[in-house]
Amino acid sequence: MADLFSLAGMQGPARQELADGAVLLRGRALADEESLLASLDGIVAAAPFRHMVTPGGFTMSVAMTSCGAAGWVTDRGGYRYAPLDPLSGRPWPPMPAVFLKLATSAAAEAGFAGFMPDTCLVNRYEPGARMSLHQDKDEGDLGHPIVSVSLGLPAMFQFGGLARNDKPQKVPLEHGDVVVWGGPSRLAFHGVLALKDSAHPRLGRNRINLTFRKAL
DNA sequence: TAGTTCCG
DNA sequence: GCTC
Repeated sequence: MADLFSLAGMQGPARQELADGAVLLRGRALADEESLLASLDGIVAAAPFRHMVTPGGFTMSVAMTSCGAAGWVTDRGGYRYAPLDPLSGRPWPPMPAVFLKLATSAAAEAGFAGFMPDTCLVNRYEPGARMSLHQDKDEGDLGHPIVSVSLGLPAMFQFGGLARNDKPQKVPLEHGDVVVWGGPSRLAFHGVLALKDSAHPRLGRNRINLTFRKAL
């Protein structure tokens, strides 16, 4: 019987080192696909996707929501983690068990045993949406890694160095891929090129990215 | 600069 | 890809 990788049409290594402390685990989330998507529906029902505004006044093309003890938010006042959803004034939905299990196990595989995220930022990319090169540096303790799960439409991830001017490598990410970075790569610049228009059999014209962090 | 727009 |  064909394994999950064959069924998904994967080729090439299941594990790829992107940099010192940065690992791509291809297809790592496939086994939990339906549980993840069911949990995602519950999160979005309680805390809908919204397009937030950067401190510079630009509306982001990526729509976001969060779950866990805090959620990443941006407005004209800046970037921060907020314990309450500004849209509802209520706490963010709790972190689903399947989210936590995937994040902790993928982190351990990548060399970050003991990672215990307290937030998951959920990013929704529609065709044309993108994320310019940036660093994740709003977390209280940068000793913890980042775990990034890709679902739905494929995207071109950019993974750069510690300086904005470092030329990023282009990494194609597909449904089920997980990228983990921490340690010497924790402050690596990264981004996503504009999403190409196509359709995914399960998620339609959407890419969903789950980004796990220890924020507090 | 987690942003958009324009030029070659 | 470079620019701000």
